[in-house]
Amino acid sequence: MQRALSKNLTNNRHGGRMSNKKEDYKSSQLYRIRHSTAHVMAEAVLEMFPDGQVAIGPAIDDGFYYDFDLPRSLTPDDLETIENRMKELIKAKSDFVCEEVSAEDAKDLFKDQVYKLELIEGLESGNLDDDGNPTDEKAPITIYRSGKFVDLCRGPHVENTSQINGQAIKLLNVAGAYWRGDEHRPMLQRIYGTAWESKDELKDHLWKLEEARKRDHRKVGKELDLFSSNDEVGQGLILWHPNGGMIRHQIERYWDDQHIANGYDLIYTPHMGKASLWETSGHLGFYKENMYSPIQIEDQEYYIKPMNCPFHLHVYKSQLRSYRDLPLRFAEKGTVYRYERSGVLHGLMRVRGFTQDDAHHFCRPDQMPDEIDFTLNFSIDMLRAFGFNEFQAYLSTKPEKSVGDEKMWRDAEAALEDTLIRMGIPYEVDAGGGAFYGPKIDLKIKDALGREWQLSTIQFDFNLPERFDLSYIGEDGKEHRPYMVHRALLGSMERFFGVLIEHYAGAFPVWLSPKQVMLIPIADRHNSYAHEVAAKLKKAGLRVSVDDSSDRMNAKIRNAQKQKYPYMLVIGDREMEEGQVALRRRSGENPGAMSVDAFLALALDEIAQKI
RNA sequence: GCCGGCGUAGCUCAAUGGUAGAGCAACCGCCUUGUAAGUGGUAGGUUAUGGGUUCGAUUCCCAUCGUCGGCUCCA
Repeated sequence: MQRALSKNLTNNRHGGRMSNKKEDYKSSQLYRIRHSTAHVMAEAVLEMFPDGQVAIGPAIDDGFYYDFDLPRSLTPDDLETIENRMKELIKAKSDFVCEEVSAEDAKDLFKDQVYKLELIEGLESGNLDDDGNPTDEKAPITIYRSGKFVDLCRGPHVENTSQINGQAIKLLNVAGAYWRGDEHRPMLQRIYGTAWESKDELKDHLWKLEEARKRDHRKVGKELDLFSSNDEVGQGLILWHPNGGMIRHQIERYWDDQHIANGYDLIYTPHMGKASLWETSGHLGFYKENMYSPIQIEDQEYYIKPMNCPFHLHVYKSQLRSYRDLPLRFAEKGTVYRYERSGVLHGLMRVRGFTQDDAHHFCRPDQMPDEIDFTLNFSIDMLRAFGFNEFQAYLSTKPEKSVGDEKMWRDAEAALEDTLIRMGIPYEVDAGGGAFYGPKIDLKIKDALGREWQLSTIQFDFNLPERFDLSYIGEDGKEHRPYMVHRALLGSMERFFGVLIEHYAGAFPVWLSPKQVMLIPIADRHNSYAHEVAAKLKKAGLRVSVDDSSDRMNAKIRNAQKQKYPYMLVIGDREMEEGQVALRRRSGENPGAMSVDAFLALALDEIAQKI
């Protein structure tokens, strides 16, 4: 089995349960439409700026873009003008005509287009394709003509612009993008657009964008008072407010319980360590650009930690380990700090200080397949508990430059793939995409809007056990090197929180809700009974508030709804007389009056079920 | 870091060379309410920060900080 799998990996043959959505998409009509729309856009842009330089313009997920070098910056008004012109060009019903040309002819045709000339040279020398990506095959040079526009392009395209629905395209935004993604090369202007087969699909897509905007964790985070960042504190450093803090506490409590129940030991390690530690680990060699400047303490340099691993390795090394002790699993919610360039910071999703839900497993080679199985299962179980049920895995294999012997890599890759197949998780192989120290699986979840987020990562490490000279005493009484797996399940508390916020649009399941119950007395005379009920519910462990303001009931309900309280309990004369509460749910559902005990039982049950 | 946009009251936004305004929130009243906004009043601003142009700058220019859309990178 393992040999077969290894062969699979070597040949990069994507069979079995491996997904090939990308290939399907690339051969679809929609892909052609988008790619062709990009050409139409380029034609419209060149009409506006006859001296403009065009770079590349591929179809991407949900749309397309095209990069231009233009004499001035584009404005939103320009986008509207361009879009309108595109619609006219589409109506002209131009054919897309493909021609194969010699390199000389191509160079002559694009003699004023410096980026195209560079691409042609890449094609000519046979190591770059027409998007400038490395390739092994020397592809023929093809051009596509449509209207007055000619582009160096491999295609495929629609046959005629009439196959593009002018009612189903929209230009979205302009952004800067480096030529070939290289920051040392010119900055171009990229126009993003979207294109669909029908007007309705466009509408759906725009609705989805709008919905994503509405549930943006930065917006919801402000509305629900979950977190903030602050000028004076610094970029990319998150302040967790009481509401966010309560959610994090619930997440961490569950996380701790699950880890303890599943054979982990919880450990705690410091926020910094001496320079020599990071030299031993190699971080000062290959990770220094992400680390902050050292702190001088009594003639010694210390670094704030960007990772937890070196500390965990020292916990392992703190005593002699027997093969009987393994596997060992050390877990820590470890807070790390990494330098990120200011332009990449983004809400909770990309920050400079964050807490990884980290762990390191140490095991014997023979335990490795089981250990991977366990880890992936545990990871999926954990994510399911938070309401994520769709997963996509990415398996990254041995890159050219790597440490560790061939057999270790083969075994590890096979174990990873084997587990993915056994668990029926769709996956893609990123051949050669692993870190130099070991292969890995990255798990992405799909959220309520179908967007993918990378959370879990399970990585082999053949490097650190070597560098720290880890060993255990085997059955044979000799020293052996353990395998080490580094894993994070939620990824980081910050990013996971951001994903959770967007997944639930702030309407967290009851067990996570920072506020669970709002009591709504209708008039002042109901206030004291409301406080009595609140005290009882609090005693049972619920997170309860009473709105005893002078607002009317309608306003109280509105406020509680906006704050996403899962339960609102209205209390008036009838309830007070009967010792009841009238339940209204966040969903708008209105089960009505019930005894306090009945409500309590209902709430505790839903909390236990994590719904 | 780079390209482009933005930064006005706690929040959402007006005002555009002539010394800043609304709604919500807050606070003080009145109302005592039955499933998403009852009502009157009060207070709240060195218009991100620092420089420049100008008789005069929130408005124009420069720099810094922050932020947004991307590039690159990643938990």
